[in-house]
Amino acid sequence: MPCSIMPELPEVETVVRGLQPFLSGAKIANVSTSQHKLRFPYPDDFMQCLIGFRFLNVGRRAKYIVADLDNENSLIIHLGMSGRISLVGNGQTISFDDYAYQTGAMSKHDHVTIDLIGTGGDEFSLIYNDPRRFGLLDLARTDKIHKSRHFAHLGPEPLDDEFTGAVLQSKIGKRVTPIKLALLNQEIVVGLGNIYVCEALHMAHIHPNRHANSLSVNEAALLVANSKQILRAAIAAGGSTLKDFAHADGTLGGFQNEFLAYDQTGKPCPSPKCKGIIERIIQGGRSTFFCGKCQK
DNA sequence: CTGTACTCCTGGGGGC
DNA sequence: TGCCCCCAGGAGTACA
Repeated sequence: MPCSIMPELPEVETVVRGLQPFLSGAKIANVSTSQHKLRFPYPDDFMQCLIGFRFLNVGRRAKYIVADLDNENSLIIHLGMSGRISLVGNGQTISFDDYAYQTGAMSKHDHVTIDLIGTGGDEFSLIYNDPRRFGLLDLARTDKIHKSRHFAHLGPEPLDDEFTGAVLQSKIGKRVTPIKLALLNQEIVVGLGNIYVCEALHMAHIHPNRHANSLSVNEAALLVANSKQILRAAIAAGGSTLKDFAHADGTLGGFQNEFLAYDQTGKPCPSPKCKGIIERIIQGGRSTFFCGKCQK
């Protein structure tokens, strides 16, 4: 399947919302893993902490999926660059929140299978698939998860009301690194990835190469407001975008057609009245897309 | 402490 | 058709 989700905050949030009704209350009957290592080794007691217990609820922190269990542990899942989660029952993929990308057939990059019994007695499996294996599954004590090795250093959630321009500026401090790289740094703010950083900077008309600490109070506030706006729009569109991924021909969903700058090299800048052209540069070894005319 | 370069992987696409 | 090279959502680590 040529389709892909882009696991930044909106995509993870969409997966979480889709999993929630299926996983809540479901009992884990069995767990199996492939021979391949993911980014992080499974904990020694991975199986013992999962099998026989029930999921309580599913949530999100940064780009991590957090599924709380009824044994005071939480299952932590990160999709990395290419991780996918599917639910399969009776050999058929269950379309959860319209997110379905393949049939129930096993594929070679399936790494973790969690067999479940739903509250209605129905049997199904959660399958973690990840070709590049940059993702991870781990466990943490639910009440100490914010201090766990994965979460301890994380910055504020971008959609929290407490995340303001002033907070962004205080997290940036004296850093002179390009604002693009500062926004990708999960210690400053979580959830933003390469796509939404490009989109937010374009919307705020801020040049990606600006020193992070050079933003004015107003610019920081605008950047925060626009980040929230693009993330909320992407979450709202997430379902319909992902829905299209179920198409057998692999047609991509609609959201990438709405990108202002990301992957739009050579195209006219979509800003009103702007006659600029979207350019591509490399920052921190990764592509940045922007308009040099309206992003200052 | 900051900033950067590199690393882990597979697969798709373009050029020749 | 088949190489070969470049590129791709993330983020930890090492090093100047």
